[in-house]
Amino acid sequence: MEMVTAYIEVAVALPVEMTYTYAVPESLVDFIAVGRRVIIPFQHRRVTGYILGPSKNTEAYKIKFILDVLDDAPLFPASMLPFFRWIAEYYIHPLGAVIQSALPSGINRCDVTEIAITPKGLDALSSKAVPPLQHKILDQVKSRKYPLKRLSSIVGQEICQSLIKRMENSGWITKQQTFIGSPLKAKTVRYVSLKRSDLPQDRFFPARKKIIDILRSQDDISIKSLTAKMPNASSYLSYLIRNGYIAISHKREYRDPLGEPIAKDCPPPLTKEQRQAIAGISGAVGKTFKSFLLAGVTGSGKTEIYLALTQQTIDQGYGVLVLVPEIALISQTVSRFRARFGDRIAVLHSALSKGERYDQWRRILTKQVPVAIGVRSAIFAPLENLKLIIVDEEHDTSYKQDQDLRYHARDMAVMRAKLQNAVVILGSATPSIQSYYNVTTGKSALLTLTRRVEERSLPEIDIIDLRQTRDQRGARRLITSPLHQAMAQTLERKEQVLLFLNRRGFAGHPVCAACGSPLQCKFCDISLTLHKNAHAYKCHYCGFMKAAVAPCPTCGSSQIKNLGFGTEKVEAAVKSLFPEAKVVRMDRDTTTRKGAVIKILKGLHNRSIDILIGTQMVAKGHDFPNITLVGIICADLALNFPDFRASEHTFQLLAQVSGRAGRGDVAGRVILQTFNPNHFSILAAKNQNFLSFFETEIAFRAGLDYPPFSRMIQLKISGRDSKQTQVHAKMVGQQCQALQTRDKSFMEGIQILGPVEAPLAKAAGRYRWQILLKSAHSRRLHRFIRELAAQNKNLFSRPKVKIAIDVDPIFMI
DNA sequence: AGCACGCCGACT
DNA sequence: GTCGGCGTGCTC
Repeated sequence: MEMVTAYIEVAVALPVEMTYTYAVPESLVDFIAVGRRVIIPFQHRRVTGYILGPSKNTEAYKIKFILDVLDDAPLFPASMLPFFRWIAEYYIHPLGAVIQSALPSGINRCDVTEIAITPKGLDALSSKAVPPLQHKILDQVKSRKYPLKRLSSIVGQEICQSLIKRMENSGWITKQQTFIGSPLKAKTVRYVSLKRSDLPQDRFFPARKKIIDILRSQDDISIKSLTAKMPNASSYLSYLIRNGYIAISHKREYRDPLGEPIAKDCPPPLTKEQRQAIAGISGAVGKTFKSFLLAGVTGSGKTEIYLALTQQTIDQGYGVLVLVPEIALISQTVSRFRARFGDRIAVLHSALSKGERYDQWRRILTKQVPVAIGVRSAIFAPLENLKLIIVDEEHDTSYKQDQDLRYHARDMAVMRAKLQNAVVILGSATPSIQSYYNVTTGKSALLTLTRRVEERSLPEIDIIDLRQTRDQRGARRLITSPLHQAMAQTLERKEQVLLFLNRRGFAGHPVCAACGSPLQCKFCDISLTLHKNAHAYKCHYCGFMKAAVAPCPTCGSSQIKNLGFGTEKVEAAVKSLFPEAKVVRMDRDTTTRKGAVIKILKGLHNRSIDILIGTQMVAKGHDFPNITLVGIICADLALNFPDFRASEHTFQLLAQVSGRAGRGDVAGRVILQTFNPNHFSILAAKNQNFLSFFETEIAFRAGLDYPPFSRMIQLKISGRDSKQTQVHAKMVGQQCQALQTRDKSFMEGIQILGPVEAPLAKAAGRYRWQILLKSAHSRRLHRFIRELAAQNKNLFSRPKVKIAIDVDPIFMI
């Protein structure tokens, strides 16, 4: 028996609340370190756990030995543990699950149960009458073993334990535990470079000389491009390596969104405003925690400030973390950082494969790079000596994760900065109400950029009242005559037009002309959208599709009237108005194919596109230097959302799209069509006046006790059975009331709203209910939820009806 | 999460 | 009697 040499505290990579104490055998004691993973026996199986530190609880009555240590180095620096602990507390999520979602996915190992057939089982399958479900299972495993969970999904129903046990007892199958998961290999491109320039004198001289000649002309070359130049090159490489003529190195190849390698750039001269902002921030970097809101109109050069501060910070030997919103294509900000810092940055975005992601993670961890840049989940980048965090476009909702661990990367950035004594910069042309409010309370310092670089003027914005505009026949037009005229003028000047409509498809409200019922998704409680190009009705929520010629499911009539409008309809209208123009649509339907976005961006750059029509995808992240006219087809879509942030989102979206106009050396113009020309968020967008928008909106929030004057936690209750879900939601609601009655400290200051059916009552086959908890006191609200969950474990962990706890919810429908 | 246990109604 | 479905509890 091995000697116990230490006790460690381990968080398990499973949704379990507790952490556990394990003993370390002598053979593994040298490998113990915070942040390394261990394989532990946990009940009936082996799972992955994370070492948190020495255990203080060595009196536990039953302590097992760890089985193995997985990593030769920690996967995160010990300095990140307080951050993980805070996340677990704040978002009410088990610590092990928090660490699991922080680390690159797909690296853990564990036991899974697999089912294998026996000779007796094979015999039964061919000769005996076997009950249908058991027959299905036997038939599936007759040639190979299957994980139990996968069998359930193959046969299309839950396979219960007792059935498996019975089949085991009959001697037909055996159950076995298989240890799965294997270490990820870092994925890199192999390069060769010259080490010696003399030539080997032997009979393969010509071939080897040719390789050396190629290498003489450049620093290094990837093996892929070398074999492109010389197809048989690889067969000569090993000799040259062995004898020290050439060397192999592993490199990542950086490409920009247009598919070309990025050229290195140099810092440009800065404007006075930029220099002032940098001076305001740089004094704090490396010294204290401080939060800044950098509010700068579009084109005012925020990125240049980020770059300069990043340079200063890494020059002092500190790490920098940059967050960018999730967009269709990796953003311009990332390209700029790559251009400035080359391979001194690690990039973490959604298009990376698991291996590539792990590779980037290792580069940060091993301190090969001082800068990490990426989307939401990059907030977990394992930078040890982190002193500067930048959140670009901080208002963007893609920073909020809406499943599993429902975190907000911007809020976590502030907390991570606080815990590490770092500086955090939240940058935006249209700050969130929350962030600007923090400025007014002194939590955050404000820096503003009011001028665009090179004194470019802001676009002029005209509002067209859609209630007043009808054509001669009295019909409403998607493109009103002022917009039509402006488009014609712009095209005449050989400039480009951008049309924005935040809804894809052709028509979003198909209605049966015979019986009047709307065409709805089978799985969700929303209208289908007609997509003419795809000849189908699509559900924008779950992806369900049905043929565009289908009859009304209610009365069978084939008279479907396609009301509503989307980008496809705009495209059709534009093509009939401007048959000569080259029109391209950019939305999720046209950009799913790999390289499609690149093609569109290229078309815009080389001016082979005259008119671009797009959804919010065109509103953010890309510079379109030759677009001088932006047409907003209908500004009201986001306004009608049943969400208290509808005005905020509308203002941000409109201001962002308008900012796309005239970023080159030509002034821009925006035509904004709306049914609500007097709505304050539309007027504020027209005047590009964030402050006036903020003043109006913050008064409204204060009046109704909405954030930032209160905190919210939403319980999202969902299940496949309508009645069951409703009953469950009602029970949770009763328990909320009961807890409030029982504990007087909850009587005041906590509002319980609901349970109510969610505005989107059914989605992807699940019925949805919600309870909204609101309070001015964050601590008390958290304590309430924690007690509610602790006292009602049965309600919170049931397989049929799920409850998700969403702290600071953003998506509330 | 994944599994065992123990309670209930339904059936050969 | 016992099969099979479901709620409950536990994991160092």
